[in-house]
Amino acid sequence: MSDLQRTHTCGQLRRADAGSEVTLSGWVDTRRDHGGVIFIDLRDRYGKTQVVFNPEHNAEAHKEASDLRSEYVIAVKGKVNERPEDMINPKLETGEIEVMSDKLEILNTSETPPFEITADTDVSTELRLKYRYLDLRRPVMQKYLTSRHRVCQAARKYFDSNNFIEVETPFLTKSTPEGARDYLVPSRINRGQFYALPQSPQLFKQILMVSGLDRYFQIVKCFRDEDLRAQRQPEFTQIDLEMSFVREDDVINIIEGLMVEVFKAVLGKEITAPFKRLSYRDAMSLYGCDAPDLRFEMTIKEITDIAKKSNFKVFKSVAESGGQVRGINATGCAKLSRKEIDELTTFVNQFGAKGLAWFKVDENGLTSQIAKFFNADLQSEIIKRFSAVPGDLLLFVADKESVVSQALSQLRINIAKTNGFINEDEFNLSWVVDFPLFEYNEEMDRYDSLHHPFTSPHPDDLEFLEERPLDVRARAYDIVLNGVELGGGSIRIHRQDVQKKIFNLLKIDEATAQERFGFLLEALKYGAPPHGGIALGLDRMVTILLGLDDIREVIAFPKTQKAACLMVDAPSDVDEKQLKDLGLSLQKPD
RNA sequence: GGGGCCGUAGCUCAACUGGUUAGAGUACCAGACUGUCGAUCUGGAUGUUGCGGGUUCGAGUCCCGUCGGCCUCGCCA
Repeated sequence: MSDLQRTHTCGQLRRADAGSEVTLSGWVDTRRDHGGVIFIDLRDRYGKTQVVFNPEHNAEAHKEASDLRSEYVIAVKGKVNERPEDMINPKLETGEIEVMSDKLEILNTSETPPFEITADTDVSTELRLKYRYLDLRRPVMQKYLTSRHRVCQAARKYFDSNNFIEVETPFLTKSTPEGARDYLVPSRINRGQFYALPQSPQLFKQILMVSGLDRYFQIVKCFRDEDLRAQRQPEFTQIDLEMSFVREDDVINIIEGLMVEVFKAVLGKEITAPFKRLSYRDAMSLYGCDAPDLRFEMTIKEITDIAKKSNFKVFKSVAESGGQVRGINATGCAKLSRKEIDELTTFVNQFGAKGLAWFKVDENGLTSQIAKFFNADLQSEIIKRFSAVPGDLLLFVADKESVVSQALSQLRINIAKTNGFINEDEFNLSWVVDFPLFEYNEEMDRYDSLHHPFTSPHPDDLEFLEERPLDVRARAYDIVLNGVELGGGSIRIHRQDVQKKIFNLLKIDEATAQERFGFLLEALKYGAPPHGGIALGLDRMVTILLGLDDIREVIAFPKTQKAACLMVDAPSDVDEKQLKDLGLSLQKPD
């Protein structure tokens, strides 16, 4: 047991504490040994405080302090000294004082860490994840985790004050093969059978509405066995909620209120609701995607009509065979070199675009290798459509709609980022609404749910559900923050007959529906109230609030791109006995 | 499953077209120094160039394979 018990944290002491006797505990951040006097910056979660060991003040403590090294854990007792004016360190919150040590206790030593805890030099992800406990010791990481905590606390407080109750739903649950790939967990008691980890608590929260819980929320882990990205981890956290007797606007209002509280709690920022709403159709046509970044304009415009009248074969043939020609005005980008435009072409290639056509705008009109295929009238029509002025660069993709949209959407962001069109301090929240209920799956020759099969169709569109399914709107909504889908939800189907109709259209037969969702269909028979909800990606939210672009920064123990945890070395082999208990055997690798 | 980038001292990086004993900063160790706060000064130690193979008189550099990290397309209802 230590004799010294801390009385204050390392971020606490101020000028007013001068003269008092204190004990601090923490990690040795830096050591400055002047031969005579030794300075130690002592660090804990709350800050740093300078501790002084002076041989004239206390010879024994000074002698012991010469053994101190980085990351030693110590307790120090001493008197708080007010620093003379010229020795104040304005970089430290505690910079007006220091602790003159009378007694030092080394609670633990430390090997030299594999990277410097205090340094802001970049360390490889690999090393950071292997020694995550050291990485998390860095103040910046503690700030990130604290912000995440603030979001969760703000959410819990807000939901509680709005009559929501937090209910836990199971992690060991049933596999639902549609959607993302499931993480499976073998059952020992029921050999040969498997649980699945939930991709989301979707069906449970609907069931809770049938139970009459009225308003549910949960901050909950979800699991999807898909390939990783900077914005995607195999286990991630959702702020999940569901409400009874509501329409779209009720859910939207609740979330807008939540976001106001979250911004206040984490950034001290007042944001204004309601947020802008955009239809799916407009989002796709103006921005080429359903989660547009609205911090800058550069909207997409269509020139398929002009392309038809031109002599440019590539455009003409695409336009005449049902494809489209659309483009953006990269304002002020006519200065781009041929090489830079070539790089943009390579960039759109990866989204399936076969090429990138361009015009530079100058005082005389359009300049480009393909300008000769467009007569003066067509050229001025193009200039007019894009409100182009000399110095602008017009970029076009001709292909089928999905390719054009994706390529231009990505190109738009790429150009905005590289040319500084984005105000990085801005937070732009918006809703995308009026999603189609279905999309056509060419491969399988059937319709698939865009959202999920429990999404309610728009009541006005029910009459042509069977004749024109692609025109049916869903009562779904996505919330978008700075071009990232923060979350999505919908009003659900609460009537069994409608649910059956939807399964029919999705070509999910009666037996399959019963086997997979029988419990929900059954529940809908017993007085299910109208209900709807939404789920928000917590990790993404915190990442964006902090101005970061890697979701791993706000997750304490994230996985690498190969879905491994380098710290604990998971996944790993298991004992033969464990497999035997489960009735499993491994296939020999090919 | 496809495409791309990367792996050199504890860490971050350098090493021209293949060419002598693989360097720098920082961290680390030792000594000096009583007011620093990125302390300073002097000195020192530190390498399976991820791993395996190949080409070559000679490989950190070229080729093949493999492992690992990152980005991305597909995938992610």
